[in-house]
Amino acid sequence: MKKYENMLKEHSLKATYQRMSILSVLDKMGHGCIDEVYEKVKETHPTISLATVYKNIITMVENGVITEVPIAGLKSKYELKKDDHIHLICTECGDVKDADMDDKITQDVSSVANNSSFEAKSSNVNIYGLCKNCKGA
Amino acid sequence: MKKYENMLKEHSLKATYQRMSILSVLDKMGHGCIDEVYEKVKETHPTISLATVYKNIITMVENGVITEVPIAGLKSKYELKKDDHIHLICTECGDVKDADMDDKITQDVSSVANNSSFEAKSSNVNIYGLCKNCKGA
DNA sequence: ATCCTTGCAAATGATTTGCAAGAGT
DNA sequence: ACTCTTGCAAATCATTTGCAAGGAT
Repeated sequence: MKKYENMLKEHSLKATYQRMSILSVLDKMGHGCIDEVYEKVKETHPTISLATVYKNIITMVENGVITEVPIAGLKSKYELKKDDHIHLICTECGDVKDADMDDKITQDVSSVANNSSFEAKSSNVNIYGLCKNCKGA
Repeated sequence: MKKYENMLKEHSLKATYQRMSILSVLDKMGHGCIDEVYEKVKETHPTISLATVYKNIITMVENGVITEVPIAGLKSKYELKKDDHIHLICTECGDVKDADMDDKITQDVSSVANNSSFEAKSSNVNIYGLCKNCKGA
């Protein structure tokens, strides 16, 4: 839990049990939408309210502790903030896996932005398709 | 309007005036969320209902006539279906511009998917930052 | 001690549904 | 003719808010 406490304090947020539980759940799940996080947190903290999950996820996104991952056709998922990377999103089961963004892509992306006089801050690459499991079925 | 009528018929959808108006509005706007489309369509078709816009956008996404563009922090926008490309999204004014996805990126993206035994169908690259206009302010 | 956060319940906002009348093929 | 679509109003679902009590620094 010390890990999550530090993440919060580094961003000048109070380290409440609720926030640390949300971070711990997201860390385990990888990616989760708001109700999934709420259900998981309730297992260890049954009195938490959905409104608290909403409020905290919003605050932690605003403060750069977690990141929103918007997905076509589904509710946004959230993940712990990390370097830009690629999301492999299964359109069958909704599972999301991370893949590293190699230097070539990073460079290409920034040159595309430069060519349009656009000042890039971050990027999000989503690939939609079928995951290993769902390909068979 | 013949253009939009064809787009619909090619996907076995009835060419109603409401659907063609939505397509025409999206074509002009480039990208629009549901209420923006609703407000624009009302200018030429004042009796259209919001529910109709919802229902049609959903049907046309399901049938591949238009595409959902999910955006962090904002409601999804929609655009006419076209080849995979890059979205430059201004976090200040919300404006979305398209940029071509060059062959390098396309190849890199597909090799990332292959390395993870993932069967890619489509991809979505969003770059967040400041557009030409908002950079100054 | 102070300010921020929590949980609750109520309020708002967004999206979906059921249905009778009308439009498209 | 037949089937799908429309517009309306109501229903549902998602998200936000106000506030008194409790927690973090």
